[in-house]
Amino acid sequence: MSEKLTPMIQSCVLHFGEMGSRWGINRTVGQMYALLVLSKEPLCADDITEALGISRSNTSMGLKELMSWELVKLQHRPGERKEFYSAPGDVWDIAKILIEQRRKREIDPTLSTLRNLLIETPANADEEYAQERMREMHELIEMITLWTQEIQRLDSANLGKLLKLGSSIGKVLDMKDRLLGSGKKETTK
Amino acid sequence: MSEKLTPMIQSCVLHFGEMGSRWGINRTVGQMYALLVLSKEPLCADDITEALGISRSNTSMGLKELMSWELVKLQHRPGERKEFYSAPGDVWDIAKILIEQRRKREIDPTLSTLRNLLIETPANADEEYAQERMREMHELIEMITLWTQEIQRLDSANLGKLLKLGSSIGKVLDMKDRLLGSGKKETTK
DNA sequence: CTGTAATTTCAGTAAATACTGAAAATTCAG
DNA sequence: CTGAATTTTCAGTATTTACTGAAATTACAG
Repeated sequence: MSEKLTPMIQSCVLHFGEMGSRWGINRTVGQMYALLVLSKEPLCADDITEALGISRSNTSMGLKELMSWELVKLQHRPGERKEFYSAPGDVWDIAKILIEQRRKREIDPTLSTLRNLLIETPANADEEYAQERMREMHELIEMITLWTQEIQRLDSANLGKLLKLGSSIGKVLDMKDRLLGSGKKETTK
Repeated sequence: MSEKLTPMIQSCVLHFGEMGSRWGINRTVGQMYALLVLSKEPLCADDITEALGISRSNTSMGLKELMSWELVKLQHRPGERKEFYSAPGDVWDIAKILIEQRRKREIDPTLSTLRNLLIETPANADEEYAQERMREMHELIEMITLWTQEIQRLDSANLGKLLKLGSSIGKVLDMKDRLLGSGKKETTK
């Protein structure tokens, strides 16, 4: 991290690099992305290389990674060979891409693995128990995925509306419960 | 991974080790946890050591890690020195712990970092733009955190009820919209 | 208490991951 | 087309992360 970044932007870039690394994303790639998100104008590979003080080839690999996640868009300027990169202008769009990509890469394969194990016939009591846990996992993950997909349908504007409702989700769930659900006890603690 | 695991359980353990490593959790620790979750009876460190074919000290460190995440409970048997470990019996409880821990460890510090950067006075147009993006990030993360906290209040039984509703969350949100929201357009796409 | 069974610690090492520089490949302005 | 600008690749290296074995510590049955 050598050149040109103001302390404010540098702090943010460093923090998200750190966060990335805790969530299984290469630290430098995390920094690159933070930089792109915080930058109004698209950046070229050299901009990033210089801003983060890394090698040009590292930048190239990181950008490739970000492209494979579809987190970054490529742009050309007329009459210039150089390529410029930019992040979506809306953070909710970014979140949606992240969720979607992780679903494709990790969640779906996990569900598939679990399903394959669940169709096997348990060889003994241990496997029977294990399968029961796997069934619960599968169910939970599938449910969370469904929820997530519903929520992802929201656009940024409507998300904002929900935001303003603050923590009234509990009420919404209660409402749903009363209108659709069976007559069980409480829905929110 | 040497001894005693049936192919079915081994597949699952390996898969979750892999998943762990993609989400920033040590592969071996992931395997250890899968093993504990799939096991009806509590396991002692030697059981894990043997099942995964790792060193006793590695097991000790992994267990320490799992304890620090509060994902695992320690038990003693009367008249025995040995310590036994078990995972919560309900996968939703596990998910809640994971969410809560990641919030404490990563989300809260991120929100705090963002807030600190947001109270600074931007030094130029670039910083002004960057701050705007940070504001959006903060808002989004905070909102997701709030939602998550609400949903976490659900107990397993009520979660199950929601599950049965399947993907009708869209309807629920629409309902909320009609009942609480302003008269804007659509809520779900 | 004491001895031993068990756990933890940690320095050293192994393995995995990330990064670099140089060379090859690509792209497009001229 | 051509060649200079730019990007990509990749073998080698550096860094980080994970793991081990041996020694130290702890805990408790007797």
